Amino acid sequence: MAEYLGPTPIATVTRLSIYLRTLEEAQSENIEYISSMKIGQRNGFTSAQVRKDLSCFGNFGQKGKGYYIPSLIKQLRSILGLSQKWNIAIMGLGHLGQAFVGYKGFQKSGFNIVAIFDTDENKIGTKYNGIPVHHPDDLKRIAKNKDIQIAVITVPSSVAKASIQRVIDAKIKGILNFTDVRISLDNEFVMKNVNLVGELETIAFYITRPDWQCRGI
Amino acid sequence: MAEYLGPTPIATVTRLSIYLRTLEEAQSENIEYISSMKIGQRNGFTSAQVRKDLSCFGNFGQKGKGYYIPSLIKQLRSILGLSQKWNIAIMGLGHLGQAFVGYKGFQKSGFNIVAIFDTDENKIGTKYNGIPVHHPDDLKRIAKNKDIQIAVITVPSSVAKASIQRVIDAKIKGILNFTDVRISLDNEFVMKNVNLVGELETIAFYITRPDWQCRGI
DNA sequence: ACATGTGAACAACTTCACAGCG
DNA sequence: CGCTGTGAAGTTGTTCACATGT
Repeated sequence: MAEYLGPTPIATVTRLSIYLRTLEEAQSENIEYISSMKIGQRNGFTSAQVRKDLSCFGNFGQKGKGYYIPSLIKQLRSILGLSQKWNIAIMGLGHLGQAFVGYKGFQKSGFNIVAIFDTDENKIGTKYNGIPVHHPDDLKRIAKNKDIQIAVITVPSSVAKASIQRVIDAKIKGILNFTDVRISLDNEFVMKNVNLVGELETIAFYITRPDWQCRGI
Repeated sequence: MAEYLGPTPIATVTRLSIYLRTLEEAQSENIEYISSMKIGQRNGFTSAQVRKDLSCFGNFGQKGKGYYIPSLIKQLRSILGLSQKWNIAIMGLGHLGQAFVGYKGFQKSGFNIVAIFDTDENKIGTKYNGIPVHHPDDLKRIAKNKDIQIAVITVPSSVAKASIQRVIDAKIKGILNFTDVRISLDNEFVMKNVNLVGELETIAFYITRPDWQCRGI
């Protein structure tokens, strides 16, 4: 029943990721079946929420038993697009870019960093962690060559707009943006913004106001 | 009119951060007044959204003119809790921890990294970027000494639970968690989870399904 | 005329509650 | 009986539209 059932809330997709991680954890504990209740409990969601989310994509459960973990993992990986490999470019080899390149957690989910772009003449032509560093001018060519589908923007804010524009020109469809520059894009592109200062500010807000109800954080 | 007006949606708080950045940008362009429409346009929100968000905290605008930027910046900084300094601990000096310590963007908003905790014997007792590295066993003492209010969890997932527990024991109220471990806490604590793999998975989902409506990303 | 602030209308998301099935 | 899948109900969040004030 994996037909189109209307737009999926972004929140659902985010939770799907979380469920997948929970299932992998449960699997490593040699559990075979898991109920929506258990999945919810491990993450602080209601069981109905879990069932509704999963039901957007099919009937994966067995009544009276729960979800068969190996099969649901396979399904979720397929839904999230993880049955294929993803080639990623890092724009900007500052500290954050370096953290990305060094982080081992991506490969497990099929995300491979295949190219780094930076304007620093001393870095261009060298490799960082085995990944070649290029000048941003070469993005278009290399993106095509290496079939890059996602770009991670970790350049300084001052040059972020230009960097994002290059990514768009290179027809890279997915963008994970760590700068505080925000632009609206054509529908064919998918951009997610992660704002680290903003995260801290949100925390600061809720700490300074313990009286304030803190909903859905 | 900064009384309690019911729970503030987390989304509103997140947008407040964004507005603040927009205002600072506008200020650097020597603009004096800005309308809700302009603030919205720069970020892809409706003008009504901007007004509603701001109206949760007071009547800051002038009818017919818009918002006086210097004053609104001051108000937003106060609302977000940025009139005070925040002392931050980094738990885990891996790549991501190093990226945090090296990132200059925090100080501007009053966030100061004052201590690093790591179990690596070679790092303990040294300084990284001028910040001392301690053993996690010392967290409680140092948190009290240095008045640490927020901890950033950048340890490997395998030790994340223990690391978060130490933070809680040290009565550090704000937690920014970059691991994929999720736990529910007492109300007095504020935890935000940032899952980098999850962000990429969400992007992968929407790229693989261009037919799918992509709402609110 | 212009732009805010806000009740009312609308849309989206979550939870409830139960039918249905193993 | 237990647990899924799902319409219906309830809740939360967003947009509309206009009264109000400059």
